[in-house]
Amino acid sequence: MMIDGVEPIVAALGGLAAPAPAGLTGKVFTGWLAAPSRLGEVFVAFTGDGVQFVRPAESVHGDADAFAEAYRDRFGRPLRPADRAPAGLLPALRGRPAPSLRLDLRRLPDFERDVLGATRRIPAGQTRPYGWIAREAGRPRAVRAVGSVLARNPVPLLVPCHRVVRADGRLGDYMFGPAHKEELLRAENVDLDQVAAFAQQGVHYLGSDTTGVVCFPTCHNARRISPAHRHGFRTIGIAVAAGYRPCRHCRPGVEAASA
DNA sequence: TGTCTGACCTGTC
DNA sequence: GGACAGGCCAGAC
Repeated sequence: MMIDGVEPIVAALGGLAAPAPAGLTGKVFTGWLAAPSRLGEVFVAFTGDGVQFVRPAESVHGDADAFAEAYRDRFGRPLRPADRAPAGLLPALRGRPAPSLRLDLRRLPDFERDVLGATRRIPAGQTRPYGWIAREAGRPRAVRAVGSVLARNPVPLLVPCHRVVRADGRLGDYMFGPAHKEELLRAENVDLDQVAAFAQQGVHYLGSDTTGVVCFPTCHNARRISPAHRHGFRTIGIAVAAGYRPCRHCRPGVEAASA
């Protein structure tokens, strides 16, 4: 399939008196392909430096031209079909570990890159609040701005913005709808019912009286706390005042985490 | 440059 | 405990 607007460029390149320098077409075009994912088929655009743009086919009504237009609006480059997927893309889209996958986020403002970088560090099966992302991005008060960045996440699934939830225990919104967010989290074995039950009781952190460590409820360390030794806290400050130390894995709270 | 817009948070009632 | 308003911040226009 050829994307609208590509033919004139291809024709112009073909009309060059001399062969195009090696790598030129790679500088002019961005490759794209369709691939299976946890959200169904997705369209993926990528440069030699990594993946730049991902959108579910459903979100552009299965129309590759609409995907190319959305990409061009944002990145100012045309697309051409690619022969093969970048390393790590296919397992990453299926939610599997893919350390070889590279993302090309160079064109994004620093703040967006920092937000997406922090989001990418949330392990599968766990969630973090927007405020945690803001802190990790170095702007602890930019909580609303974090939401704005995630709403424009160019690489959903690869940067797992579905793992960012509201501080009050609710899931919050998602660029493709809250139902997809819930579906993705349940597929990662996040116990949303238990998290909701804790939130209902005003519990947003869990501590262990045997280790003296307090975590986010979805942290893998929190899941290992037996009910007999588990204590719930509304704020990290209350937990610290009670003698608990923030988990070094999930880092709940910047003041205590840096102590 | 100023205004507006949010996938939010928190205090107050 | 639920609703609401005000605050906050970065990006878009």
